[in-house]
Amino acid sequence: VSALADALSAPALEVAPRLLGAHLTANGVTVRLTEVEAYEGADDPASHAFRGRTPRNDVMFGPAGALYVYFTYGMHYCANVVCGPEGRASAVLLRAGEVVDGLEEARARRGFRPDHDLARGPAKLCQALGLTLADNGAVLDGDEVALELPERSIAGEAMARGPRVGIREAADRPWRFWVAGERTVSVYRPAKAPRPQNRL
DNA sequence: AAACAGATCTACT
DNA sequence: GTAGATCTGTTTT
Repeated sequence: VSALADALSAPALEVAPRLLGAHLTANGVTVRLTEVEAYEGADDPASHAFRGRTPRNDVMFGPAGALYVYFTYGMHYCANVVCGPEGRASAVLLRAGEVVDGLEEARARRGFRPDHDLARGPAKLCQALGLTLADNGAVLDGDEVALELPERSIAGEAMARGPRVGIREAADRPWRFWVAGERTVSVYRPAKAPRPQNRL
């Protein structure tokens, strides 16, 4: 299969930092990824796949190299790159990016905000790229959505790392990666109040 | 058929 | 920096 699918066949925790600097193209807009988060499957209480396979998270259980898009808060979409290895439902959430092509299109979709805010946040990124549930399961082969890995990985001082945003479970795992000093990186938000005790 | 829950965003101070 | 809207898709009975 393709070199891309091969590179994505590793666990999400390994793939995530390598996606920094990658270019994602969809619907006439290209972003350079500046912030991502790794979600492992059964081992990760914060993952949608933690409680097993359902119609919603089905794509995560499939082969690496597909797009997992989910819907949340009644109005937002967020996109992940499905990783491997086979049989493991791991994925990388695309949290933010810098629009490097299709600026006009992105501005129009986002309502003419400052450019660094066009794709600052997972739902904003999807909106800028025009991604919706219709793109769930799309393969990143270039037909509708294309992913191009960077020639050189972001590494060393250029890469920062910390806890993931907005989750209540496993909030201590430093599985969020971003390009240091980037204005397009979304602001950190701690999770909401802990879950109430289970009822009887 | 009903209840749930939300990997967020915008607005506002 | 913080509050709260928001309302559909998803899951469970």
